[in-house]
Amino acid sequence: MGRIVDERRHAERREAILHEAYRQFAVAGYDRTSTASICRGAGISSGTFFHYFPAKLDVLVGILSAGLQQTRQALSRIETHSIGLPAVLAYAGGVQAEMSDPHFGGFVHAVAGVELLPEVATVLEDEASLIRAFLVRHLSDASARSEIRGDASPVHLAMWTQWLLDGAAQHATGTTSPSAEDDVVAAVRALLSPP
Amino acid sequence: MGRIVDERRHAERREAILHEAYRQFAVAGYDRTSTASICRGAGISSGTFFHYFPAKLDVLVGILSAGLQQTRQALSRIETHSIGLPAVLAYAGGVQAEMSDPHFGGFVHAVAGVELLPEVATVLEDEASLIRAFLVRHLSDASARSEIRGDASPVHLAMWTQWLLDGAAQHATGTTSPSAEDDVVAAVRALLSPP
DNA sequence: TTCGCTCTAGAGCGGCTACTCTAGCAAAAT
DNA sequence: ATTTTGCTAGAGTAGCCGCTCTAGAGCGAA
Repeated sequence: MGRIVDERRHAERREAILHEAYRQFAVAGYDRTSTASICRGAGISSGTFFHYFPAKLDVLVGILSAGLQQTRQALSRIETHSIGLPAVLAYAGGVQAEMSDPHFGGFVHAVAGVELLPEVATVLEDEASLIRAFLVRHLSDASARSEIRGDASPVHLAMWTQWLLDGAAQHATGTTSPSAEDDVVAAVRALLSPP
Repeated sequence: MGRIVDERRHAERREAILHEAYRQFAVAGYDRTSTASICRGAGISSGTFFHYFPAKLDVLVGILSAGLQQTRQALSRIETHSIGLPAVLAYAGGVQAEMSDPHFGGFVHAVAGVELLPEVATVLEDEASLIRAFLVRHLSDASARSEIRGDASPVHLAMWTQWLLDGAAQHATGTTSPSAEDDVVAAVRALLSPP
């Protein structure tokens, strides 16, 4: 009996669907993107689409889960060579780098529109709390060694940093102007720098 | 000939539809809210709904236009008694106050999901540039009198402030904890305070 | 009253959507 | 060679959606 025919091909197809869906969600939003349109863009039939994903929502969840895993890796990679303020700024730099993707801003908006669906909310909360823990950990460290302002608690500063980064992500346009390359990092530094 | 039968009643009905739509958009998002559901919630028929608004999208635009006008009034009211940093912080306080509305955060998400529809984008850009101009004006003033940090241009600081406020708005939950009352103001103050 | 108009209700409709079903093909296992 | 199974295509379907249409009630003007 023919079990898993070609694992490589399977993974590639799956990823192709995810990628095309990402693009279209970013351009038109989740609800306004039809499964038929994703199929057209990916050059497959609806039969194939629903063979790889049981429902449209699972495609979005798949994209977000991949993003979560990527974030996890990025944070642990940062922690192998940085702690305290440099670690926080390194993460901010990573967000800034993501923003140069021309579809990033659109996708952020698309996700915001369906953030209250439980399956979406779960993944996003996981990612948010992961980042939050990272920030609190390193801001506490930074505070202890007086790298940052001491007139606000690390928990507050972590929250404010997340606000700033989320707001910046929402405004991402994908235009990589040379001076804007470190705007986000500069903003975070300004927010955290001691008075 | 019977022209406008009852202007009061007309305005009240219209506002009732807007209010119910605002509530439902905040809870379920724009695309996932049906006109039938709005009608049910407002206690009217679809005939009435489409008598007051030519299309569903016009309800959203109506809500956003009302918000734009409200923002305009708020900003000019602030400018009658404040300039410079106090004016900026007064605006931040206004945003913080808005966030106590239990539906505010949900509505922000709902709008983000359809921000790329041209009619929506127009209103939002109008509001964003209005706020931007206000911030640049008063941050320039504040910078001149050394109320704020001088290591970043007023234009940059205005952008960062908008990022911060937008990010905060996105995280609004409607819970009015006493200590969170001035968190947004504190964050803006931290961002702008001289190093 | 009798027009003329606004406002309201609600049945109805065309169109689109997510998803299903069936049939066939390719290839691995027997 | 035959069977089994993964994979793919694409027609088909039930249901929902935004919106229209019609009929009439309410009200002001002549």
